[in-house]
Amino acid sequence: MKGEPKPRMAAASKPTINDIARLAGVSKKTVSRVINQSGSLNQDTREKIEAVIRETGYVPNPQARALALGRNFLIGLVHDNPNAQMILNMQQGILDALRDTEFAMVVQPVNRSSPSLIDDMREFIVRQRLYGVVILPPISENDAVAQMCAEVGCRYVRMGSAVLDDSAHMVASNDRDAVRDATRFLIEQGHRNIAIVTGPQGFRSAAERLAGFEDALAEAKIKLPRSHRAGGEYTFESGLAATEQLLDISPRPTAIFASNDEMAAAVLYAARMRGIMVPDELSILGFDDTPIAARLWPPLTTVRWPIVAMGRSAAHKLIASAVSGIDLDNEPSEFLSTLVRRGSVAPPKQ
Amino acid sequence: MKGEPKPRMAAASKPTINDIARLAGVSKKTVSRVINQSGSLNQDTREKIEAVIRETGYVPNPQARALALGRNFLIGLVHDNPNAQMILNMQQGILDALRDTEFAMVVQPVNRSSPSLIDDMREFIVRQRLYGVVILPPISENDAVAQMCAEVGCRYVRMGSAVLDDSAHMVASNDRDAVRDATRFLIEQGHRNIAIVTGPQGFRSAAERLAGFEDALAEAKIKLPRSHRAGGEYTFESGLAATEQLLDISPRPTAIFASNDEMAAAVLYAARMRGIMVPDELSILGFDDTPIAARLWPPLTTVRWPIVAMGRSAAHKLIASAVSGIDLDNEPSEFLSTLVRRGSVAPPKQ
DNA sequence: TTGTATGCGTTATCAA
DNA sequence: TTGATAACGCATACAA
Repeated sequence: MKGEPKPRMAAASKPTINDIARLAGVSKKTVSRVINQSGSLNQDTREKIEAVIRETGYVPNPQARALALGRNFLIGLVHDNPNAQMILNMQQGILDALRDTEFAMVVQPVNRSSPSLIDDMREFIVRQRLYGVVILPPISENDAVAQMCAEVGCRYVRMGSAVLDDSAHMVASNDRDAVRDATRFLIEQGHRNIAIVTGPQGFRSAAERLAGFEDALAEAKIKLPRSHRAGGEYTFESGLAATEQLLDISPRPTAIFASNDEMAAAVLYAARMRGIMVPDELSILGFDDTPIAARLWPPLTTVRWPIVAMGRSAAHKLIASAVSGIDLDNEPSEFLSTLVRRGSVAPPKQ
Repeated sequence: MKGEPKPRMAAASKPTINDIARLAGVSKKTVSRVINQSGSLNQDTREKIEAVIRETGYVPNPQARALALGRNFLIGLVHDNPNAQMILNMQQGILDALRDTEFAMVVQPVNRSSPSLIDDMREFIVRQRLYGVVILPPISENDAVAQMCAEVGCRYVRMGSAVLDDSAHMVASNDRDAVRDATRFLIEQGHRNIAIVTGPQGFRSAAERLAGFEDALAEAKIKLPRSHRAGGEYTFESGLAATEQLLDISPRPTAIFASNDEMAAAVLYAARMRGIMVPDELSILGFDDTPIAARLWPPLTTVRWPIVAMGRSAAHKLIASAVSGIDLDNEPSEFLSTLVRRGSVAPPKQ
């Protein structure tokens, strides 16, 4: 019954583990061992097999492994809506980490306000048998999501603007510190009448950025009247509306911190519509350093966070157990943001 | 510490086809038939099985199907670099089409100038056993890529700025017509001294947009001196450099068409640096209608192409054979772009 | 150190 | 119209 499998090695069809075993004159299991670098095996046989693998260009079939292991070599990226550039940078970071591994990245947008959010995510994870998942804010701020991941046995890393989980499950920027520093810069430039366009309710990042802003003002003993806080939703349109309120204040603020660049662009736009000179009559500070920041006139002073590096680190945390060469101890959980000084901030001119 | 953590399956480990078969009192194959809506089977047994499936919340394991079918239910998105918003909109369109199907989307960036581009893509497709792949420009313009897909038996749809393939394998915008119309608008406004910042060599879209520009000028018997064509690379920086050349021309052009918004933003930026008023002294026309276009001051008049719809259509073409409810005859291959008139174009003021 | 037999969840081939 | 049974490619107890 030793019916030799027909050498139907059409150039198109990839070789299987059986082909390798046959060519190397060993059993499948032995080949499996060198693939998984597991178990102890003779140096000669290993080299022999490795040679055959190189020659044939054999690559293990991920689907078969997935079936056998009950787990896929897929990393999921779950996001809601945040800005396009952030998601794409995140993708780039993740893919950086996945390069030259057998992992691939699947992207899944979800609706954070849907009552079935948790179920949708579970469905996605379980169905695709994800190896791990990277969760972007604001969904990452939801502890129930993290718990669900743990329950279904899926690795996860949350990305956020503050440390919400232990180091193995978190990559965080420190928005509060970053905004504090940036606001200090505003104050150093001589501004005392400073307003803020906040981010949406329920976004941790919005709260962190507001807190950092308040920190700096409190340090300098500058009061923050209720009128100087206008609520935005991280969108251009909401930034426009918020700015209208702020520019009606008398005396008009000499500087506005917008909690993200999208809204900072709106502040600039609104100022232009009113003929207000930037930065002479109004300084503007943003957050994110999206591409738009450098393309506006004047270019935007803003806070840059290392999102690509964070994405890379997140993926590393997820796949470390399956890929050699990743030193988890060197994989940070906290990332520092930096102030990028451009033209939109200057001392106030009275 | 590289021990494989055991997949601690959630308490409610998902039912398999065997469970369904047992509960319904039929064979696996019969269950398989209702899942795949294939073959002819008794109405009663079908309903019986469907009821069991509903009750148990059974979902077929995609990995097992992938193994058995030799093909995964994954749609790949292959892109090089184009702008972030375009890729993300494309993703959105594809995911729209994939919603409520068993398909997922995996994203793969590649390097178009790598000598191993074809091999890299083949590796990706074959390894993941992709069901189909959406290829973005400029890679999509490479016929060898399409041929490789056909060779490995992977469905593909190319996205591009002109029809390069048959309707089943192509979603195309019509950049030439769109730019011709947009340039006509410039001419109608009274401009005769018009310059262009072109896109990179070898990009079909760049050639198409230039051709449309030339069409309109020729119609109006306006000459296009060599000096009025500055070469860009679709990047902000290249746009800056190109604009410097153009603004040195005497008499200075009263209008500039930039082959994408990124470079149009650069034209505006360069004009501001020189204190040139837009649109009074210089009209600017862009292409893409990326978010930045509406956020600049003045907001950019530009050409919008329906990229989300194109992504949706591309995915539909790929999965039509596996998903019911897609009418391929209604799935267009050519998409019309429209001119979005905003503030950056006005009649020239002498 | 290596091999055998079996399972993973599904589809495909035949026969009933 | 249905059902045994054999793939699909790999991993893992358990032997040898």
